[in-house]
Amino acid sequence: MANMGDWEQKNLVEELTLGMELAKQLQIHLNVSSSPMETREMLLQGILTSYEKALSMLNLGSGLVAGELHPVGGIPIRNSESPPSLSGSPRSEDSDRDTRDQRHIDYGSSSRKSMPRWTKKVRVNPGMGLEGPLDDGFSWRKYGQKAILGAKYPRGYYRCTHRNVQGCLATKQVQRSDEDPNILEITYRGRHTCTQASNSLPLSQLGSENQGPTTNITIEPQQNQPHQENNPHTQELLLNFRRGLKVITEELDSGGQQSFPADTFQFPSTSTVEPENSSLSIIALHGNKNFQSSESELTDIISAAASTTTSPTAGLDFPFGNVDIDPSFTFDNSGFLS
DNA sequence: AGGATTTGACCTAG
DNA sequence: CTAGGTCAAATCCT
Repeated sequence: MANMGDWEQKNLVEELTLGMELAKQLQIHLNVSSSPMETREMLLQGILTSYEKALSMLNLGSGLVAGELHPVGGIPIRNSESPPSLSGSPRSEDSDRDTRDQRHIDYGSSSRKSMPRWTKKVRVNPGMGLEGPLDDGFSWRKYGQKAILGAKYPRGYYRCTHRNVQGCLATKQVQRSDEDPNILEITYRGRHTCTQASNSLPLSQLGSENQGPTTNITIEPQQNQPHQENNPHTQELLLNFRRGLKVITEELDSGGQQSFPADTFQFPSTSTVEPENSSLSIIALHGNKNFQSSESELTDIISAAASTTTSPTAGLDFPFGNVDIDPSFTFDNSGFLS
């Protein structure tokens, strides 16, 4: 759910809107005795079709979630991962000092890539020591590094430490941005299936404010990546929620009604789909601290927490090591609901 | 000693 | 054929 693309969410909204329109028309026709039965049936059919499509979208978008939640033995719930997608892909430019990392989900169909894949940009602060590993809650083991054509910096290849033991196939690629060396492009591929996935999230970062340098994360939906069944991003969200986050949603602009305590919040929730003018407020409880943030913030928080664990900076010649969550990040609904 | 990283060779998709 | 991705032996680190 969390990761449908914006466009996907848009489609969903459109589909639902269409269904509503058709329902209205049907209502009108029902009040008009002279209205032909066929028309009514057509409208009804249209409504059903619309809902089917909408549900289909939700399922695809959240299917992953359902799977992730599988409590069975330890399925990883969050993932984090990976370097910039293909070498040349133009990365968005907001990589400026301001923030942000971008996440980009790519569910390309190509073979190696049958696996869900998404990219995020993480800004690291220079001057903070090399030690601070980017911690995304997972243990990564570097298995290769390669110079990429046209890129100034080499790309590091990491795989889940538990690959052998638990068969976790998650991998990630970390590459420093050409334009801004302070930005790391992390591409995650595959999702974690290791048990660690559900335990290692550095939630501490969430609750505590300002712990040093900041990392800005921007999620960048990849074009044409309709649904992903195993969206790592979703895993992150789920994991975080599992770790005690409380979520309260409320419709701000539209006369809010859907607010519910986190306790009852269900991840694969489809009810969170909201119109663009609405937003979610999320309260994360960590120890005694709680903070409130917008929906988008949650996403960022989560994604931020998903940075790298085992200092990926090694081997990449990073003059810095600490990455922090930028307290001022924001992110859009698409990442959350979809 | 055992695990992680480095790095050149090898594999493979495009 | 090339560039990206992975393997695995050598090396490093704890």
